[in-house]
Amino acid sequence: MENHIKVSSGASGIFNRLRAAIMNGDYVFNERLPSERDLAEEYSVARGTIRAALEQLERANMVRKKFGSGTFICYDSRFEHEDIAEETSPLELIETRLAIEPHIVRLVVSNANNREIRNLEEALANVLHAHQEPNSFSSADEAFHLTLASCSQNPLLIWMYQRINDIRSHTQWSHRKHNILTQSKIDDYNEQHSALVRFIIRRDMDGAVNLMVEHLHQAKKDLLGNINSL
Amino acid sequence: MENHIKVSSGASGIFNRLRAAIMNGDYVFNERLPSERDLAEEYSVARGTIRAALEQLERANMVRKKFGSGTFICYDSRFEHEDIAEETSPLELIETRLAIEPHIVRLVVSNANNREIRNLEEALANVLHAHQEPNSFSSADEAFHLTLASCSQNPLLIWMYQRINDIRSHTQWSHRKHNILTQSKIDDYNEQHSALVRFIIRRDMDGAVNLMVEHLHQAKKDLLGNINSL
DNA sequence: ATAGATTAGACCATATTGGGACCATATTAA
DNA sequence: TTAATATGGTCCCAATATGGTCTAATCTAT
Repeated sequence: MENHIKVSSGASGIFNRLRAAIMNGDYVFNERLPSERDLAEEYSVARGTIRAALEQLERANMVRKKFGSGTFICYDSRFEHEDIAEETSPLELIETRLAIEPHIVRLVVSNANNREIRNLEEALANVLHAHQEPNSFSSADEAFHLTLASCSQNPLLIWMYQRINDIRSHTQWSHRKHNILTQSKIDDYNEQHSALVRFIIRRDMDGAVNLMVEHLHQAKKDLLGNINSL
Repeated sequence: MENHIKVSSGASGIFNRLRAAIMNGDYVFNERLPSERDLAEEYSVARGTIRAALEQLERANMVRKKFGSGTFICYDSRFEHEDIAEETSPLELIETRLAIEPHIVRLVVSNANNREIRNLEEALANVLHAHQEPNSFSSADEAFHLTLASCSQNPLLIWMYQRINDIRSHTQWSHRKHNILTQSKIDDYNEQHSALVRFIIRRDMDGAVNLMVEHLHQAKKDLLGNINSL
């Protein structure tokens, strides 16, 4: 009517305003909201309307209610990432790869067909061929592991590994690559790449999984050694 | 037809303007639109014209009407450019969780401090308390597993689990929940949740990891059984 | 002139809201 | 420990808001 500012009415409007306040940081993690009666007075609506809005917030996992105690924020603005690549350290990246790549290997050993095996062999040939120069090796290594993920035939896992590669290729620590990727390290990694493909072709589940774990553990150790040596 | 330059007149014009507003984010997911009478006044048009436009929006699956309540947005801009949620099957989602959650448990057993243990216990209390109703259990279950991920203190893993929860809460297969989440299943899952937290508090790495694997394998089995029974 | 679209208004069925009361639980003060 | 207070959970009823439906008049393009 007279007010031209767009404010949704009813419980849905209260929900939006409270959600905005929470995401804006007006209320922080684990803080208690004003009581339902106080909120009703503050927003000039009935308590039932406030309760309906709080139930929406609860369904959105932004608050939780405690009988007899109050309503508490369980939305952590610290997890609101603007750019995940900026906030991820090399160690955390390796740790995440350690979570998903061994399982990818399991799926590949179980499910890969001949066509995918050929793709994997081609990616292996590329990464073996790129052993001369850290940058080209790093690029071929990313492609090899992504090909491995593709062989899982799981679009969500593939998508997640694409995000991992996005972060891997981020410039944040690319300058460290030259400290880590010495010629002997590249040769070590490539021996593991070759062995991994052999295990997969033989459908040796335990061998392949253990090798991937070892591969990533070595990358982690190399990274830590490099950090400590700085 | 009527005018070759201005295609936005009449009901289809209102439809276009409302659709643009929704896709522009002026109205967000689950928000209630102004009432038909208010929209009629806002656009200086009769209520019947607004109703015709809203019927087009409903056919386009952008809004849904609720008798006596209002017209609500059911267009989620979060998935506007994210086809990953659309092309991920429930089975592939479980498979991905099977990849990352056991490792999350490893990190939590290794690194969780007392404050995080308390958060986990609260999330456990919530999911135990929400055992009555499939929807609230499902929501509390998502929050519990996300809390677990947050205890890993790895922003990338947390971010990835948030993406998993985005897909879990996607409406694609939410109607199956009621077929799967029987009372006894919920109780089974919650016993595993309780046992998992106990293992974590005791810092029993193998127990916790094996339980998580078992937990997800059961969810996978339940899902497969449900699909086969359809 | 005709057919379709739009307008304007009235009424119905349902859902939400307002406002209050009381209960069950948790926290705090004595 | 006990009593008082604060808080969320539940129920009630009347008032209001909302979408659903219908009718008749008016406008518009062909």
